[in-house]
Amino acid sequence: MSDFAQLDPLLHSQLRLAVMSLLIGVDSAEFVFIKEKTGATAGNLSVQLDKLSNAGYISVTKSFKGKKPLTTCSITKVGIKAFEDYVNNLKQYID
Amino acid sequence: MSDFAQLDPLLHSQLRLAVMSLLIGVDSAEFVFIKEKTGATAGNLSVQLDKLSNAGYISVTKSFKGKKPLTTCSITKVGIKAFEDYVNNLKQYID
DNA sequence: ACATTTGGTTTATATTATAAACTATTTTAT
DNA sequence: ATAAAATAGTTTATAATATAAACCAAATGT
Repeated sequence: MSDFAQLDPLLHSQLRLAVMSLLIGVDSAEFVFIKEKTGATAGNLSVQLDKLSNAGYISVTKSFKGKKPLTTCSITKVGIKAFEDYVNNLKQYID
Repeated sequence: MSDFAQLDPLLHSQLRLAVMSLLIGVDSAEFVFIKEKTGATAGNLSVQLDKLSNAGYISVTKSFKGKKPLTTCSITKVGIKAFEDYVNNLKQYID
């Protein structure tokens, strides 16, 4: 058996980790805000948000801000747990 | 500009990170030892050691232990620096 | 009315990670 | 002595991933 715990591959991705890192500190965040903070392209962000959403790590709601589409994301309890586990496992590697 | 520093893609890989994490704590380590500690398959480990070696993050020397081939690895100064930078950048995401 | 911007999604491609298959040699069993 | 199995890896094929380019629809600016 290995000394190193398996790192959740869904979180061990720069962009998805940045998204989770952002969301864990706020109530919710808009697509455009996340895009700016992470420096991601819209396409890449869209794909990664889908993956996090499909895993149940974040919830994504689509509405309108005035007449423009608005995608709002927030981390779920499952997501918080997964993030915490990931961080704990990661510490094994970097401490 | 993004809030999140770019994570060295060479280190942001579970197996390569485990290898570096191992090597940073020892003088040198043998292929088989690294394989056991990381739980990697020989093939995968071989490939990843090559990548770390090509980047100058580790040095790999091939010799013999008795009559059997022996591959010994150790982290370089460049590797230590890269690892430390990686860890510092990563903390931005997880703290 | 036409071009541009905004807010995304879909799709194609390049990169990566990983295991399977292979090589060469050595050790063990018969 | 020789066949079988284990050791110590490397090479190659494939599956998964990340990423940007291309696209779409609606709104806004000129």
